[in-house]
Amino acid sequence: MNKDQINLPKTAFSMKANLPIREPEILKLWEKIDLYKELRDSRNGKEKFVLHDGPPYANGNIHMGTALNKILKDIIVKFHQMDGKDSVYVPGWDCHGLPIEWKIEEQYKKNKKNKSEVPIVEFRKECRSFAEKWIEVHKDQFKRLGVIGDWENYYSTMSYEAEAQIVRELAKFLKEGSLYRGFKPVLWSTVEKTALADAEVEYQDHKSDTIYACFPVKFSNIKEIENSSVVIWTTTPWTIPANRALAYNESLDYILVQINDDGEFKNRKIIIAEALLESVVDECEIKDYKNLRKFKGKDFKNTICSHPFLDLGYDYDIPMLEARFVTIEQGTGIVHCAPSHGPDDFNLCLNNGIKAIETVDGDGKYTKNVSLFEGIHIFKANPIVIEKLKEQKQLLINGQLTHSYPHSWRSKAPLVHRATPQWFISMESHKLRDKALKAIDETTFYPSKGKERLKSMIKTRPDWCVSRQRVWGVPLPIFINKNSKEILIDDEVFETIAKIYEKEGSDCWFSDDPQKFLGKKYKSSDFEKLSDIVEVWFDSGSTHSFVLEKRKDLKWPASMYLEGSDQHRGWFHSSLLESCGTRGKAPFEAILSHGFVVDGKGLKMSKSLGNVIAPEDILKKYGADILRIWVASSNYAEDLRIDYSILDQHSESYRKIRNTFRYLLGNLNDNFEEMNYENIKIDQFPELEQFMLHKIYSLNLKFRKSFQDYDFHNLYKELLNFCTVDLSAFYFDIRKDVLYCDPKDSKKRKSTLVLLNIILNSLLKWFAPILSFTTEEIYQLISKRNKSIHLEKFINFPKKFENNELNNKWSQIVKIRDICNLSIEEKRASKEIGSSLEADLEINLNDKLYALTQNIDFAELCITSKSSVKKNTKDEILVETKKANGNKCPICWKITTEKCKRPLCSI
RNA sequence: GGGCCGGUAGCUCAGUUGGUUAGAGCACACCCUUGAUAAGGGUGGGGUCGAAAGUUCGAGUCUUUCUCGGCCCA
Repeated sequence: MNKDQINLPKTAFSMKANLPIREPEILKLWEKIDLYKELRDSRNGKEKFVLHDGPPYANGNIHMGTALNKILKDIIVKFHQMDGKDSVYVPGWDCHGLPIEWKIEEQYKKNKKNKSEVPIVEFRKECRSFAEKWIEVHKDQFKRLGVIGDWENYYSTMSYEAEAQIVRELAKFLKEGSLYRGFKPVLWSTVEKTALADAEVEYQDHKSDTIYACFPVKFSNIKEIENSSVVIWTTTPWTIPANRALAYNESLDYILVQINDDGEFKNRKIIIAEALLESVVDECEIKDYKNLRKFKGKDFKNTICSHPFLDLGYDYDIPMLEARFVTIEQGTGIVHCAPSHGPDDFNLCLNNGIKAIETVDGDGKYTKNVSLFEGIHIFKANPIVIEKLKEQKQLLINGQLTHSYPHSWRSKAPLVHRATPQWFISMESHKLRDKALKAIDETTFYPSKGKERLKSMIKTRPDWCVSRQRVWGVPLPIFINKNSKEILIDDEVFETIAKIYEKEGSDCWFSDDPQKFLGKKYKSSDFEKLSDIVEVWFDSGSTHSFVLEKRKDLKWPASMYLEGSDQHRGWFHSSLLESCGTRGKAPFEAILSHGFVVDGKGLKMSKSLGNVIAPEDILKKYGADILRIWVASSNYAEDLRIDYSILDQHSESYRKIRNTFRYLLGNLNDNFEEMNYENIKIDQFPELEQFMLHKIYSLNLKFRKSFQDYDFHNLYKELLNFCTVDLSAFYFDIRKDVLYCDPKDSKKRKSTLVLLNIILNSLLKWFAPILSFTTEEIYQLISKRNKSIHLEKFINFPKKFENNELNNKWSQIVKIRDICNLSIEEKRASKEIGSSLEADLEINLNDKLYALTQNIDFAELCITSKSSVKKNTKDEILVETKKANGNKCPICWKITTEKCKRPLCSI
């Protein structure tokens, strides 16, 4: 017997994938054929699907989160492309902002240069080239993942076009009047007369004055407290003149206490948190007191107090507001709030309609907004405040405390929170909040829980502060009239600025004569030019305007925005607000959000835990297709776990898929035939082939459904199960006999080859969006039609593939086959037989099953040498396995008593 | 500390309006095969459904508390 007598599989498709070596070669091919351009040409004029890229920050190497994000985007883009749409992907980068400024400053420090000595324009140029450098690095890293996009014409927030359009967007808010000047506290050094970023702050011990002060209750729903006082404790007495509110925690218990000690406070009633009674009594040296009443914090609702300086002209109401930041760690359980002097205070007050004002100037002196104290330096104000509190009989006690306090890293001077002029977009003045909430309702979310998440944030967020006192960003295009103090709002000026930026970028704002922007209409000497820049979330929130709207190949709104779930507060949020403010609608039709990448135990990756895996490590060890399988098979609605054992599992699955392809290619000898499925005469096929066609048809239905729901992990599971269960362990195993041992002109063998063709074609297309490299490798081997698998479309299977009746019949047959396998296994375990071809099956079926399986050859299906079916009165399927009699045919290996009848065997 | 989300075999995931003994693939073990061969087939062992309490005739599924983890906020 010679192996040439049978048709063994033969293929150039190797079993070993060697992805880390092979994938870069495929990348070169895509580059050579200019795949992105081919993709566009192939769908010219078709319905567009635009997944608008959320720009990563152009800084540092990519990490697993970025890789996940880009691969998920690429999978979706490819699905829509293969669905026949013009699925355009334009990657972008976010370039302005503090992190890059810091990197440049760090370099200065290393070279002993001082930032203040460097001209601002030069500094910005360095920031720009830093970002440019990282864009190039990112580009290569993203391409390596198999992501196809318009890499040559990417967008960036620092392009001249972007900077110009950001000015135009701001102009819309300015013209409308929703962009207004307000005040917001920032950390401020009165010595250097400048704001400091968090990173410029260091904490040191500092000795502060402390006071326990009283705020008389003016009105409350708890009538008993109306003639008593709420007590607060603070380490910054100088902020008392700026007090606008008191904060309590609704979940705490509070008590009303009467002081009986002789002195000014005899018979006065005070309110403090119950848990802090002991420490307050102790510190305020109260000897004799009585608890009058206990109540819940939530009962404070609607309580109004008076300022301790009421009689000195501070005659405004001090509302009590609920705040979670109030704790019982220290103080009285009630916190004094000066919105101009603390971020917590500011946010709480803003959410309750109390805006911060300028109470202290740059030098640290009270402004005219603070009566009694105007012109006094805040660091000299504590004794005066204490004196006045005493005078007003509102001071329980004062003292001193050494605690950790923020200082300037340069001058080492203590810092203060000071309200400075900032620019805000109002959530209410032009109904931005309402518009945004409506737009959310009109958006589809994947997973659906994203909708509520975004909504609850929009519902409660305060006005949007869009100004920053930094350097690397788009300058706020604002001139203020020196006399009237009014903002200059003039379309011509805004457009002039935008036009200039389009030509030369925004650096000139800082270097050139302001007259350049004002034109002939205004005199620069009449105006003050702002030097603030726009916060970067406004930049990226505007990408829809300078990318989606400006580019002819895209559309507005985008079909989808897709980012990590943190972007509900980031890019989803800012894009929604920007777009609703300027266009009244969301810039996206759908939002897909994914979870975070965590380690195999569900913990976040961190250097200290040593559980960080970089995409680069995975690419080197496994290849991009394994990473892409990990993305497709994970449930992105939750956090995604990854470690080497998980990747090992996926590469096992990959091998199964690869070998499935290898079997198909081997038996087709790498000869793939295009065929028109409508013309296939299905009824002339054996039932097994018809059954497989039905399987393919129904799998395709599941595939379409999963794809439409962006339910990739179920889609991948279906495909993998098809390969292992339906193909490898069933169809392929059964048909090996026909493929190897039937003559090439056998009708059965030919119909099998038709099936293999169809299966190969189906699998290639189904897997292409996920296994972008491997499917391309195969496609290059077999197809002469297109330049790339990614130019193909999904298959429309003819309805005639569907055959539910046959499917019902065959699911019975498969059940019988399972029982046959159990029976064979028994004999194998007892060492009576080895190979299933040594078996002779005796199957007992009830009337119904017997009638149903008249035309079925169970020996063929169970890969045994012989089988017989008998009628049985019981409903149970009974199978008896015997050892087959006879001699083994040297060709087909079947054991028969007669001479083997098959043409190839009859030698 | 608060808000939101999540926890089903070793891994990735199913699990319908609450209804038999909680499923699949992979991994693992054993066996077979040596004509998909660093492959292929068969069989099998794995689960207190994060914990506890409650509602119910009945809970992986509903409620509460706790716990662990993640994101956002402070």
